[in-house]
Amino acid sequence: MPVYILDETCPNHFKLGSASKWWLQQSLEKLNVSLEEKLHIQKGDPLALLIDWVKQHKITQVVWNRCYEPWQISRDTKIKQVLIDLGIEVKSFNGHLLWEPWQVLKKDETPYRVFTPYYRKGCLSKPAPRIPTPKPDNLSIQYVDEQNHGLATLNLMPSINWYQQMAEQWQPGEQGAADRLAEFVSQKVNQYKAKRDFPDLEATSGLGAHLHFGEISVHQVWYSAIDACNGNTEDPGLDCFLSELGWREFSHYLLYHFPTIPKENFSPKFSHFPWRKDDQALKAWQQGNTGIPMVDAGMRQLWQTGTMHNRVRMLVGSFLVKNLLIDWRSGERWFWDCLLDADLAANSASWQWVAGTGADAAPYFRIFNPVTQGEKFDKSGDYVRSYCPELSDLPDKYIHAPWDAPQEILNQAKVVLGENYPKPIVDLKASRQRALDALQQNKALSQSEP
DNA sequence: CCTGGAGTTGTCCTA
DNA sequence: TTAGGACAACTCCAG
Repeated sequence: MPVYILDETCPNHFKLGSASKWWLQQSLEKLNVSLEEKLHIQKGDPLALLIDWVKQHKITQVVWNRCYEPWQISRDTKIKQVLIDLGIEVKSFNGHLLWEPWQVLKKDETPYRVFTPYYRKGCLSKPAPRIPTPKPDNLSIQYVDEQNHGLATLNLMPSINWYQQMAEQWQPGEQGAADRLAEFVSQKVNQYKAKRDFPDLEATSGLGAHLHFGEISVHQVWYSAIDACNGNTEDPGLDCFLSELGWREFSHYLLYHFPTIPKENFSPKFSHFPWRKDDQALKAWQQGNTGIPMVDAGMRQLWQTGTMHNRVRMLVGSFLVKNLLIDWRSGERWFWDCLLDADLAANSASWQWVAGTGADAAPYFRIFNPVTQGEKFDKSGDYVRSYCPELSDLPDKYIHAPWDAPQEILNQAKVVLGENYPKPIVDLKASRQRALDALQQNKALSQSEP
């Protein structure tokens, strides 16, 4: 009797974002079909619902794959205990991570805080991850009609159809995940290291959301990639891709061992950092109207497609936190709502990384210059042009810094700064200096504290 | 127990 | 034009 429960006891902060809801709707539709339309879907309190079902249907065994978010761990621990007390056999499995977070520790038994030793020494020296097992030949699925309140009762779909472009680009569900993996390992993994940083290429796996929703396991991804390279883990593309899976793992590891990272700075030095409150600037950033083409292209890609290329995520994050001096948590919340692959562990750890507040984080002086980044990683301007069409007639030379273009060039390209494309909301050089000063000051202050 | 090298993702200035 | 160094501070671990 397969069940899906949308947990209504979930604390508000961790409830699904809008984009995630759309994905989940599609995903559950597909899962239901593959289970002969016998998936029981309900919302409510998982503990109460499970007790109900167990009693009504004389169920003797309950099984699930483990969830690793702190609030889920305490919930599931309690459910497990209550069910055991009722005489039920309960089994939980690892379907989500290559290595259990509690099994990877330093010699002194404390958790790693730096990625490379965590991954190379902590993970890779452990026994290899388990090999995926195929679907059982015979599944006998029980279906109890009156219990199935159905997908519609979850109210996942938004009232406005803003997801059209997402629907064209993504295929949620197990088949979509398998297709994407097959395409990636057969055509892209070898070139991954060379091409993954260019946002106008589709050189990344795009598996984030599929992994997050459990439509494919990280074990399948790990071994398919290795198999596609004939087991040659020296292959630079493969090595680079596996280490990215390592970063996914590290995020979950950090969240497990440091459960406050979704809300609090990992590094206490930042606890009194003077973040600026600037709703106008935050809104301009969210809507892709900062006047900085790479930033705007990224933020518009996020809004329109539910995703953003990794290179651009770093750069828009750096811009919000450093050039605008806005608290990383504002960025984290926006990504949480907009990203189809929104994941508490990855989102928290990555925002703290880019802000410099996190584990093994970017040093404070590393401030991305979105113009330089554009010239390096979007040389042709194709990426900017696809999301900022009002700039498309600008020559490559000025596509990343239209404010530097001579008036004549702007006229020819029909770009009127301040009218059909914004003037930059901050001066890049001055705001960079302001960030360096603020961070310098914070360092001095936090050192003088007891 | 101590020490020294290395550590995802950058930028700017100077020689 | 381009390469190298400065920009911190801390974690991890091999020797």
